Amino acid sequence: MPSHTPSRRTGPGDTKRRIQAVARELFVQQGVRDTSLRQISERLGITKPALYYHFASREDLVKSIIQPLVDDMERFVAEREAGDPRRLLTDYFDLIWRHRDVLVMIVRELSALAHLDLGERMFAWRRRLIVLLLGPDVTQAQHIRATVALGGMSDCAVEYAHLPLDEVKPVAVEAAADALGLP
Amino acid sequence: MPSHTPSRRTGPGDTKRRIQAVARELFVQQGVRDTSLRQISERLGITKPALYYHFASREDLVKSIIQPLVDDMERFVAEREAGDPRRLLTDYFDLIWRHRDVLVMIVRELSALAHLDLGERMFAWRRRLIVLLLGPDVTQAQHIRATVALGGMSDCAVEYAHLPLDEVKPVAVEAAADALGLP
DNA sequence: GTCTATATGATGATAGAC
DNA sequence: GTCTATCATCATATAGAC
Repeated sequence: MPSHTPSRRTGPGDTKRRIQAVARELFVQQGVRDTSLRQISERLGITKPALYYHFASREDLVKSIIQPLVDDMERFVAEREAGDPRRLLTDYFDLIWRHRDVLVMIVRELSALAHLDLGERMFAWRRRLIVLLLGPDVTQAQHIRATVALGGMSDCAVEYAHLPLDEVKPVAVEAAADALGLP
Repeated sequence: MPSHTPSRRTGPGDTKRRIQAVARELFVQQGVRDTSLRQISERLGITKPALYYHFASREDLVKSIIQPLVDDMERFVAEREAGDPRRLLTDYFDLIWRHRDVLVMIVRELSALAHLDLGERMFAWRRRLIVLLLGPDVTQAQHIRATVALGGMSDCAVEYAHLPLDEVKPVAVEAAADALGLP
């Protein structure tokens, strides 16, 4: 079997990803704080110290699970330019939908992840989104309306995570647009 | 000083309330999970075992902090009858605003409170609210719109907790009504 | 009602052999 | 890369004196 064959289940250098997969599943299911390294290692059939070969600390493992969402979000708010608000809401919904499992994990456990400054970062992302949606000079009322819109969409991505995207996104985006007061 | 005088700062039988006050503050500030009984007792100037005279367990203390919100919510969804949706949204906003500090605490730490079944209970409350808002036969689209409305209002009570109620409530309720598609 | 002292049990992490 | 063995730390909770 040639070396580029991807058909084998696991291969050399793959343990790191297997650890991350198991960790993500447990973190999402039962919370970051309630998942111990013992539990993760047991499910993988290895011992606890073995984890430390792949990750410097438990912290490090947690961060590596969250990083993709953070990167995607940072890129989104950095590269976007002001434009059609409905389009922005749609693309933003796609983004949170893509990461909805990790999003649930983060939202349900903000205090356990406080050291990662996630609360403040999410705040900053939202402020930036509001500027992209409504321009730099927003009234307080517009800000509140935008909070209903964006917060409501997040709730949908979480609450209807099991439904098909096509059934949720259009309605959620329209509701958000109405909350925003878009024509 | 007559015995009915309420002017003394603390009195006999008052320790239980003082414990709850300190606990609530610490729970809200730094999370339930990150607050130890040691920390609570130290701030009160008593020892850890003393707490166990007033509460059977740590669990018991946590529950006693959350109970007022739970009771208020249960009563709200139980006693209400279907009626003017805008009025319902307004009264509901008052309710979550009244308990916004504990609400933040709960939402940021749902997984740490998983054993209290709060996730499922909040779900049930929301389902009941949606029936009160839109009647028993709601389409999926209406359900999604209602989720944006109610979830968005909750976000506002949390995010603008420091502002005066009068500046937040009218706008948040109007945005929610628009998300719902109310005329 | 509050104290001292202690039981008990997790957890994250490290040392060093293979 | 993974193991065995172990450490230090911190938590909730209890026993029993005052």
